[in-house]
Amino acid sequence: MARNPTETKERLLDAFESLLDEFGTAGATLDAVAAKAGVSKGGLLYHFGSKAALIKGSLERLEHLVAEDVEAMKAAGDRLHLYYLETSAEIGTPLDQSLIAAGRLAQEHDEAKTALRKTREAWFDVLNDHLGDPALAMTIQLIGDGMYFNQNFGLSQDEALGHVKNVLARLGL
Amino acid sequence: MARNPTETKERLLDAFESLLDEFGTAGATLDAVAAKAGVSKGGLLYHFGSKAALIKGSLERLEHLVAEDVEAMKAAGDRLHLYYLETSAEIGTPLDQSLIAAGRLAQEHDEAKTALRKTREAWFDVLNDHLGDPALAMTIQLIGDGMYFNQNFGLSQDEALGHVKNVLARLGL
DNA sequence: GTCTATATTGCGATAGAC
DNA sequence: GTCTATCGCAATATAGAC
Repeated sequence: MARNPTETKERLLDAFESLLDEFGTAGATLDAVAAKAGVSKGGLLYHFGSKAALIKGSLERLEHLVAEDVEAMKAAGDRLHLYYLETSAEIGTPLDQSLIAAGRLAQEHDEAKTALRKTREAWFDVLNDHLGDPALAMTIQLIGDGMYFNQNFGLSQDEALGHVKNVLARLGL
Repeated sequence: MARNPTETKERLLDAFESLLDEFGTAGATLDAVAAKAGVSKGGLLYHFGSKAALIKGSLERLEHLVAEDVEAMKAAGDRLHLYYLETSAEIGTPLDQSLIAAGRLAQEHDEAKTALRKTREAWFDVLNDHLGDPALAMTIQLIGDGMYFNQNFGLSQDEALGHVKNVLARLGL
């Protein structure tokens, strides 16, 4: 198993975030993270010297994933806002997992709140540039936030996207 | 100070929820709740025999507040959907505090997830009855969820409501 | 780079005095 | 109805072997 150090660090971050998603901050203990990643607690603490370092690592990875997502949005051209909403409802992608993990952490850690705020600002800027209409951009972002929120609590999202697209069509979108 | 038992229980629930809102689940320890409510840990455990009982008490109180809010929505008549959005952005009310507390708890406790789901269903039913348009009702609810989500992470909500009302006006609302 | 102890702290909960 | 004292346990983190 994995002697590559950066590969082990990624595995530890994956384990941390997936425990955060499933059990919340109380479930993401160092013991549980190490076990899930298949290393000992000592092994974990070699790569991340403290729990704070683990949190920092997760938030930094989120920042990279968001930057990539912003590029993907821009590549969607005319469908940019639709791409945004479709991916807001998505579950199981690396970005989604990091984002939910950050949401869990945000209830206790200001760095996570800040990371979430920066993420939202980046998305708003792209939406607003594309639509040229701040009211519409903010409304669409709030709808995306709403879908993220519901998914966060395990609520079904199947009908939501269709309903939203229906309403957007009435607005000429 | 307060010899009335139900008054003390209310004060304990207030303390629990406000600690949950400010510091998350990790900050809402029995010690901290008791100190904030001005009683000893033993005193707290007389009223709520366990942490689970404290959680249950908070979720039951939420249920009552939501039932009251649904009545207030109905009383708003034509402005029902606007009333819903205005109160979604509100902070500091008892309902708001209970709702955020439930959001914190939901990351770790399924009872809280269930309570949140029931709350959303109640609101959707009222919105849908009023608008007679499920797509619109769900979209408006998602916008409300989005505002709740942002407020949850301390993000400014000042412009949001104005932008949303602007877009709703374009839809004849 | 990964492991097994172990020190230390703080949590939820119980027992029993007042 | 409220208190103090204390037990048992789990969490973060350190020390040092391999």
